Amino acid sequence: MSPSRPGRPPPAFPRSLLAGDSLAAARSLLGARLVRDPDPGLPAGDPLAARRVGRIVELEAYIGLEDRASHARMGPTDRNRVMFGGPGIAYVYLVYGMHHCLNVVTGPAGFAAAVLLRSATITEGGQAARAARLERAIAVRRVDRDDPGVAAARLASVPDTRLAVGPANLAAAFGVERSDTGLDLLDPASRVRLELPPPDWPPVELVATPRIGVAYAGPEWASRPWRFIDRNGIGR
DNA sequence: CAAGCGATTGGCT
DNA sequence: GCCAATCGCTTGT
Repeated sequence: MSPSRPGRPPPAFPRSLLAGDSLAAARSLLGARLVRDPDPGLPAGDPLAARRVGRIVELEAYIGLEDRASHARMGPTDRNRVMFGGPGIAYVYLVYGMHHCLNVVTGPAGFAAAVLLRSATITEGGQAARAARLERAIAVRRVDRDDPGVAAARLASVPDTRLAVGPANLAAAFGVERSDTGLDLLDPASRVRLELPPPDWPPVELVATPRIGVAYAGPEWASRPWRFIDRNGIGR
């Protein structure tokens, strides 16, 4: 997994891969690249002024109105509306009053489905991802920006490859929040976007397990093996 | 309008 | 291993 060089922009992630069957869409996203370009206007010295790239290594599919674990189970609401739209759009929700989680809408327009991105292995821009994690800690844990102390020390000891492990950590590392709902993740002009895996990345080794934290949906839905892990992409 | 709870995380026992 | 943090969404009165 070498950092990409400047030059020809990488091909956009094809919308057709996400527009059909949502389990196939989820599998196609495993091993893909998640990219964030720095916000223009950041001073050159700012740690956030660097590109962040990760390999998606863990995700979960939420499929249809009948999926009792899905946010779409009540039908369209103000929160989940984009899940009913076309594929490739970001759905970001707030959970436990503090954590943002990033989903990719899947399936044809009119069908409510999305993939929750749970973990990525950072391959580029570790320092920027770490700075973004610290920003969330300042907001959520009321860490003092001028004296980040233990929070910064803790983060400093997290290896780059582990900075985006866990859905809320992934969203934090890539600076994604609720207001990013509706963003087209397949548009090469989007600052946060998806790209096909570069040819030099190792192949995905897929493992399927039940989804995490969805016991409320009942055994039938909680036991579906709709969580996918790339055993070959997990960093140490 | 009140109440209950969550597609989580990290700190402490 | 247990539990607090924290607020928006959903449902029920």
